[in-house]
Amino acid sequence: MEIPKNYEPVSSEDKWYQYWLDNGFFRSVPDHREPYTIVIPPPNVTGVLHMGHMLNNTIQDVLVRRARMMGKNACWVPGTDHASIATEAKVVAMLKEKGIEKKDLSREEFLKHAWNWKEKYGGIILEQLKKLGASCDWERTRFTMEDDLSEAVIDVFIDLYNKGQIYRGTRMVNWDPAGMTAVSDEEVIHKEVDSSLFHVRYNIEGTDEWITIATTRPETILGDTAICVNPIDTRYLSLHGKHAIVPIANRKVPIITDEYVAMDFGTGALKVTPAHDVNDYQLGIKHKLDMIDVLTPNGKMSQAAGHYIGEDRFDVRKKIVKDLDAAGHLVKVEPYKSSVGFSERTNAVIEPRLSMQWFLKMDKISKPALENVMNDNIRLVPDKFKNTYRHWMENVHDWCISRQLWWGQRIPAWYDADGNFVVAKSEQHARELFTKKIPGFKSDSIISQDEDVLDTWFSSWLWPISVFDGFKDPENADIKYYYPTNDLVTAPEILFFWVARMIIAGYEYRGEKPFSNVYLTGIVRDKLGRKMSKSLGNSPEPMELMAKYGADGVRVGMLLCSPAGNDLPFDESLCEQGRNFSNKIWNAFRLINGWRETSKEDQHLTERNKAATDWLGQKIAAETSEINSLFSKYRLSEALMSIYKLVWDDFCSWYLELVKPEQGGFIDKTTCDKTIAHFESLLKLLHPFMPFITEEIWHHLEKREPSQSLIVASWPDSGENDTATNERFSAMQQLVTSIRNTRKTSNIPNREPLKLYRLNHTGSDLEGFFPAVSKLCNISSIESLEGKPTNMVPILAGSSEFFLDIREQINTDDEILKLTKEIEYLEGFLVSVNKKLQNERFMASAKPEVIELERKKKEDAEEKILVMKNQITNLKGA
RNA sequence: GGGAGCAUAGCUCAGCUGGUUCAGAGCAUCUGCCUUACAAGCAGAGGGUCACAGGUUCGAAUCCUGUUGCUCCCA
Repeated sequence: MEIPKNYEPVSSEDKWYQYWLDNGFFRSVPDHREPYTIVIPPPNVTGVLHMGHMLNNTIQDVLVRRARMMGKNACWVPGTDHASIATEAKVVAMLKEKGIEKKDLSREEFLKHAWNWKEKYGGIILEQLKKLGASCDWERTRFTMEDDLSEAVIDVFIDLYNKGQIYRGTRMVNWDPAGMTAVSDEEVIHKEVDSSLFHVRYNIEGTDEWITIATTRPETILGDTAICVNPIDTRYLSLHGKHAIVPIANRKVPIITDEYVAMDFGTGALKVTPAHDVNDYQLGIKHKLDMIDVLTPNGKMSQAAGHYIGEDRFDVRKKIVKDLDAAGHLVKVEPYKSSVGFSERTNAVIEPRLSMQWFLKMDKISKPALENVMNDNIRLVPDKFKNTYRHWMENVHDWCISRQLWWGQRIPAWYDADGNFVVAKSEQHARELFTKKIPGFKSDSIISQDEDVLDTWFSSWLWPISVFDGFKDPENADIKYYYPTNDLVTAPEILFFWVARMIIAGYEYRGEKPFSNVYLTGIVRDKLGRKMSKSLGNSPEPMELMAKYGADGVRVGMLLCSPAGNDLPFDESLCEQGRNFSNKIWNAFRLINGWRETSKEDQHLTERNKAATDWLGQKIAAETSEINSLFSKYRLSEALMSIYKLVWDDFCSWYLELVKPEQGGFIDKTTCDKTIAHFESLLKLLHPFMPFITEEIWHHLEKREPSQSLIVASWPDSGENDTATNERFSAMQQLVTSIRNTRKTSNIPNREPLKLYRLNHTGSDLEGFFPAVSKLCNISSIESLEGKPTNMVPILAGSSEFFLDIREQINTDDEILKLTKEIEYLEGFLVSVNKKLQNERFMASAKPEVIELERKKKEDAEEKILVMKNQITNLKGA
């Protein structure tokens, strides 16, 4: 069979993914083995794969595949999130394109559209993950809005309510007066807008004094309930404790003091309108001010405003300015640029608005979640996030869990006509509760369910439990076996939104952490450092990337530069590097593959090959142990780099070049077999990172049964570095490198054979490698010399002396210069070492090992200097 | 405004609790090579006052303080 010169990923990837699926290698059911579990951070059900997912899921797959190879029962649970805000916005936009307005639909009709949308687009992202190679147990796929998971959400809400942890309260939301809905912070677009800063003076009660405030929103004056100044502002000291009269409204409001007020902005006096500004709201709570809501939901002046009732807020702004002016309250008007929020969906100016919301108390329930992260019971990787986490958890705010949306779990609260409410799972149960709660409640009274749904995080915080049906059936085999899970891989931006809350839910409902380690990935950015996003259009299309470089290539590209917690400035060239690496592996395979046919049993194992295979064997074992240690610290990019260098440098550039037979020659069977065995170990180490190409080659190397597939092969044994073997090998490498360098600097082409000599009685430990050196450097003969020749280039390899005959008259001066430089360098080194050794305070305070090391350095340097000085004398004698 | 983090080669990053001349890796660059697995390759080379200024120490990229610049989170 003809094997192509370049690796072709496309066909092989689909083939092996299907093969793994067909053989159930991703499937996990509880058994006697140790479990290794990851729950996927559920992506938005109607989303498509972006680079953040690529990174995140590659990391998870690497961890899962390695765990599987280490003999654990690896279970990666996939699934999707209903993402209420994002999905609802998409559905609304889709309907709008069809000419349908959400407000013209009933809740049921709208949800029908939403489910249709979900059926159509939901799951695309999971199919895309398969292309990436994600080895999820697809039979376990869950969705946060499926029946069982929704039921868990409702039950948890009711439970927490009954425990007194959930309450109703007011909160300031971003209100879209056009869409008549609250929108999240993420859906508000802030723009710089030219506006005016109006300076308005208020009369001080009972005097003819005035206080002047500055505002961009004069229409909200009608809702003012205080004037606030900075307590140390000397201009207003005399007014502390007095009252001012709000113009037009003619209402008396207190003059209060707070450090919040910036003295250098405007006049240093702030009008406080708690119902219409977030900061004023905080002041209002702090100073127990009245809250007057002067706007209706559609942005017109309300009854409470008392004036201009029913008129639009922007018309009123113009009118009130005129009226203020006419009444002598307008001091001046300055042009001003202010940041105004616009609704992403309707482009209406967002109004901060007070509204009734549901909250979860966080003070008590979050305690175990803080403790168990601080004591490393749950490890954050990298641990610098512990600080951030602690800061947040110590200042945790109650969680607003209601959303003015339809797509999501509807809040199980029921209201009667008088605004009384009960929390119940069904209408029938609600009626029972009303009957108990309200004396004289009639069985035919009209009650209605809360219109709002729960925050999506209120369902995803249960994810590690609910995917194993831990609410429905708390004692089932799955939850007992898989929970707590091992690793969670997610982005730091949702450390609080999601991770902290899962930990809270874990302790609340299982009395146990949901996972042991949290690996926080970086954010994928473009070359300019901008976060990759759809709207910026700066993100490459993952599917195209994989088509171009292969899934393995892209995986490698992403991981090479993604230390935990640091941002990843993505560049396509990284994938190119990944693809090139694939090709390198592929060609190593082609080379080895060619040997098998022609290897000769009878040919005897050369000293060279034995030394090489021994060296490589211990090298792989030593690197495996290094890689294991890197994995334990979640340093995946470093682990990958170790394998990269092991394969490319050690295996391909050194080992294969060494054992590679001459053209037309044959390799001995022992070396051939050992090479294949070593190559297989490398494939195992590579597999978590590059699952497709490794499985492909694995099956090319030998006809194997499904059960012998690489995906379920066992992870290589680790071992210690064998110092003697390594030193011998690196002396050989030194010799080869020096010869290559000499050729380069003396301009001697590689095709021209050279003679190498060694000083008698040295270099005997390298004898086994002489054939190798001859081959790698095109050396025609290596002979012993009794004395030192004067017309050759001296080379030091380890402690052995060699001489390279480059035939032409060598330039003695150059050689002397080279040696002199080396000696200078070493003498400088020696000086610094001696300084330390002669320093009494160093000798007194440094650790014994350190001192011993310094002595060793001194000896080594002195020995080398001696050898080189001899060489110079020698050259000079020529 | 409050908090956190970062600053090392052209780029992306290692450098653990100060102690090899410690200043390193990969990529990129440059110079030779179409050497019979791979030009998606081979063999070499150059590149850094470890942001800046002080301090602690026998010894600082590493510890401390300040300055500057960037990023993130919360408000």
